[in-house]
Amino acid sequence: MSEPASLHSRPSRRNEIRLQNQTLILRAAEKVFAEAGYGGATVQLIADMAGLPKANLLYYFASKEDLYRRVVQTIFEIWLQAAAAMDNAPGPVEGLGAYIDAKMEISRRHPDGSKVWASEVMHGAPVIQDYLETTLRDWTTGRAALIQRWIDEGKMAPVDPEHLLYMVWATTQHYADFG
Amino acid sequence: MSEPASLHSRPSRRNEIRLQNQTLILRAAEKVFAEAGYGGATVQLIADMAGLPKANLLYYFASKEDLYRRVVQTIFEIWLQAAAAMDNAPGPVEGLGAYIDAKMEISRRHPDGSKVWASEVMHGAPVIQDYLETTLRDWTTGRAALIQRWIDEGKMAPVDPEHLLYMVWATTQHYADFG
DNA sequence: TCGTTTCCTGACCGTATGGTCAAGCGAAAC
DNA sequence: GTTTCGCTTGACCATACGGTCAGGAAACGA
Repeated sequence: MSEPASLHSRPSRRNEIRLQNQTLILRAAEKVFAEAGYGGATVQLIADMAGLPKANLLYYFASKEDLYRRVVQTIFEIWLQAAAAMDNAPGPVEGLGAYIDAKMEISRRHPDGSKVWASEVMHGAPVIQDYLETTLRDWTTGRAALIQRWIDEGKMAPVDPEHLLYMVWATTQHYADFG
Repeated sequence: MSEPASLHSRPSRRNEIRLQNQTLILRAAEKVFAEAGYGGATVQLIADMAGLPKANLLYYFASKEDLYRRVVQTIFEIWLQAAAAMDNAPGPVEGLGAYIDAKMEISRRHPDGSKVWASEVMHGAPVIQDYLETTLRDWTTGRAALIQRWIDEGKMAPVDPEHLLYMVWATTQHYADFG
């Protein structure tokens, strides 16, 4: 208990270095996982890309899988945040427009993370199944209901809401992945 | 030159076994590559799935990469064949409809191959770059021209043909990959 | 039947992998 | 100044990997 009164993380040199290295590693990991997939990526490769010795990565992250989980989780949270863009929109044009814009923006700013996420989902989400089956499902059904409301109010053409969401997701995702 | 007169492959037990094992291996490889990616797949895993000893795989296929290349090439040829469904159609409804049907049919019949193909393309097609930059590009520009013609003839709404193709591709592919 | 060709496979090899560890280092707390 | 404590890393380890090989078994043509 040698903490000073404040509970906030002091930027005390130590924590600073810690945070700096962690993000450096995560960024490198994101890139390597995106390019090589989970199986193809090696800790050594990530270490080289980060410019650190391998043992140092494993000081900050317990294992390759741990590192991967963090990468996926991070991009998922970013995506979920931006997905809120669809809420509070008066109609489909603004709502879907905002959503698509947000999604494209993520793809542009985090192309590697986007790729990793797509790969993860494509392979049945072995690492983050729980997220998929709860958070993501809730989000989808909620948004589908919103679209259905817009249709009922005559604000847009009557289409299957889930299919529409699916198409938007697929197309934006592809723009991210395949450039 | 102890061949009999016929140049046809004789179904002489030998060839029969050869072919049978090759397709057995290819099917297993397709599945494993789809599930684990190229890096994550191991020759041992494929062998187990095929119910053959590892050394036997490497008797038929020179290397893991060779095996992978065959899998990708096979699905690509199937896809290219079905893509011809769009030709010779009088208008967009029949043409695009046939193309989508064909693509969905492939996804249904070859879900694993479809996944492998998507992964391959997503990662910049390291194995089949030449195909992508020639055959596939030709196909795309050709079909885009066809769609443009339909638009000029007033048979469909004026949209960017490449974008339309892209959207169709993305959506059908996603239906294949993510169920 | 015999010789030849193809198929099959257990044992093996060099290498690369994920992960550990102990010893060293430097900034901060006392 | 000394102790403390988190950071750093080269060396190391067990395992798993892709691939080879020698030699036996099976199918074939004569």
